[in-house]
Amino acid sequence: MGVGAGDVYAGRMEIQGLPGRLLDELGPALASGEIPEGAVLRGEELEERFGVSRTVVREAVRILEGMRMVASRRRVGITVLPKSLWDVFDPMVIRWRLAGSDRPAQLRSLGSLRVAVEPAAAALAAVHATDDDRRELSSLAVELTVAAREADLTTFLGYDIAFHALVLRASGNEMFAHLGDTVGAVLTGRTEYHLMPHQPEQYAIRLHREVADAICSGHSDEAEQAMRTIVTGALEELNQQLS
Amino acid sequence: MGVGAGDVYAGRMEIQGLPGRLLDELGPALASGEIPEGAVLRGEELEERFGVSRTVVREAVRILEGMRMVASRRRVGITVLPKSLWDVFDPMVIRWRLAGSDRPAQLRSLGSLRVAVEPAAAALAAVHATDDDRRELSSLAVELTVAAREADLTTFLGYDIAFHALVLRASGNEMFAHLGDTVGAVLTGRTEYHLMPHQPEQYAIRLHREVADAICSGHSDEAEQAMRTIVTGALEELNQQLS
DNA sequence: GGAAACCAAATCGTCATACTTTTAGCTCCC
DNA sequence: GGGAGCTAAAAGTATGACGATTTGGTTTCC
Repeated sequence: MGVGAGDVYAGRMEIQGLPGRLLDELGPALASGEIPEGAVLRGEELEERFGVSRTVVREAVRILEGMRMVASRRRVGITVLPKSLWDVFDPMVIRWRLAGSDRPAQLRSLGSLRVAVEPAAAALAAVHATDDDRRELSSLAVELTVAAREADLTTFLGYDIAFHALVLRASGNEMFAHLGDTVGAVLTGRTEYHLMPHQPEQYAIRLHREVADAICSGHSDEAEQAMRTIVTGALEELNQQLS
Repeated sequence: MGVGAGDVYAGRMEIQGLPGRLLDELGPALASGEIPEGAVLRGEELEERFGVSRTVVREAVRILEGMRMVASRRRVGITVLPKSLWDVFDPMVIRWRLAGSDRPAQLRSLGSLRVAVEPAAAALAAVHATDDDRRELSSLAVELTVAAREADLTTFLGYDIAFHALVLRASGNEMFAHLGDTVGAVLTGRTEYHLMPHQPEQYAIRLHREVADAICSGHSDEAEQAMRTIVTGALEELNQQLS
C-alpha cells in the first residue's frame, strides 16, 4: 500500500536503545547552541549526567562523530566542531536544527535547495517515471485538491509530502530520491509553524496538478517550470514570513 | 592560506582508531555489494574476522547504523539495509561507492545533482559573495587557465575543485557549501578514471572565467547560465563515456 | 492433525572494570 | 628562555558478566 516499497524496515529510522536516547538529548542541545561550538565534553561527565555506562556514551559519541558534529581526542575530550563542518544533509541533523534555534536558517537553506533540486527532479521524472509512478502522481494530485478544498490541513500535508517525495523518487536519481524525507521535514515544519499561506493555496494546488499532468504526459520542460513556480513561491513566502 | 577557514580541524574527516580501520574494510565491502543487501552479520563473526574486540565492532556498526547502511537487531544480527535507504549524501558513503562497483551510477547521480545545484549556487553567489570571495574566484579562474594551458592535470584538478567549492560556498547557503567536498570527489574520480575531455577543455575554461566574471560583477543570470553550460556539458560527456 | 501457548537458545544491549595509548602541559635542567 | 623529559588526564581497547528480546521449535490441548 502507499508510496514506498520495503516497509519491512519501517520505523527503523531512529537510533535504537540508550545511545538513541542520549542522542535525542545531545543532538538538540548541540543544534540549539546550548552546547556551543568549541565546547569540550568529557565522556565521564556525560556518563554521570545521563546515568548511562561508558559503552553507551561512546557509541552515541561515535555516531555524532560520524555526523562530524564532534571530534573526540585523547587527553582533551569530546570537542564540538564548528557548525560549518556538520553533515548538514543528515536527516537527524536537519531535524534537530529544525526543532532548535536555527530553524530559520535551516528553512532558508532547504528552501534554496528545493528551488534547485525539485524542478530538475520534475524534469527527469517526466522522462523516467514508471507508469505506476505516473498513476500514483495523478491520484495524489487529485487527493491533494480534495483535501485542500476541505481545508483538512493534516491530510493535505500528508499528500503534499507524498507528492513531492514521489516526484523526487520518480526522477530516477537516488540522490534526489533521498531528499524526499528532507522535503517532508520542511513541509511539516512549515505547517507546524503556521507558515502555510492561505491565499495562494488555490494557485499552488493548480500548479501541483500541472506538474502531475506534465510528468504524466512526458513534458519535461512544462513539469520543470510548474515545479519551479511552486518552490520559488514557497521560498518567497518563507522569506517574507521570516521577515 | 588558501580557501577555507578553520584548518584547526583539518584531516579530521576520517573516523579514528580501530573502528575507523574496520569501516575502511566494511564500507567498501558493503558498497561493492561483496556483502549484499539483506545479508546478516554477527558481531562475534566480525570480531574474529578482523581480530578486534566487541567494543570496536559495536562502535563501527553504530556508525554504519547512523548512515542507515545496517540495522542491528537482537537475536537476528546486523542486517545490511537496502541501498535505497543508505545516507547517500554522507561523504564516506559517496567515497565508498565511487571506489566500488557502482561508480557509474554514483557519478551519474552526482552529475545530475551538480546540474541542479551549481547553477543555482552560481546565481546566489553573484548576489551574496563577499569581496574576498570574488577576488579569490577571479584568481582561481586565472590559475585554472594557466594550468590548463600548461596541461598540468594535477594542478588543474586542484584549482578546478577549489573553484567549484568556492562558488558553492560563496552562495551563502550552507547546504550548497557542504556539497563542495562532494563535487571535489566527483572531479577527482573523473580525473582518476581518465574521463576528462581533451577537446572541449578550452571551451570549459572560458566558461569558468565567464562564471567568475559574472559573479564578480553581480550578474546572477549570466553566472547561472555559464555554470549550467559547464555542468550540463560535464554530465553529457559523462553519459557518453559511460556509454 | 492443527493451532495456541510455552520454552529455550541465540544474539544483541548494557554495565563494570582493568589495562593501554596518546598527548597537553608542567617541571626542571641547561 | 628554551627545550627535553616527566606526569597525569582523558580517550581507546579488551574482557567478562548479566539482562533483554526475539525467533523458532516444541509441547500440549482441543
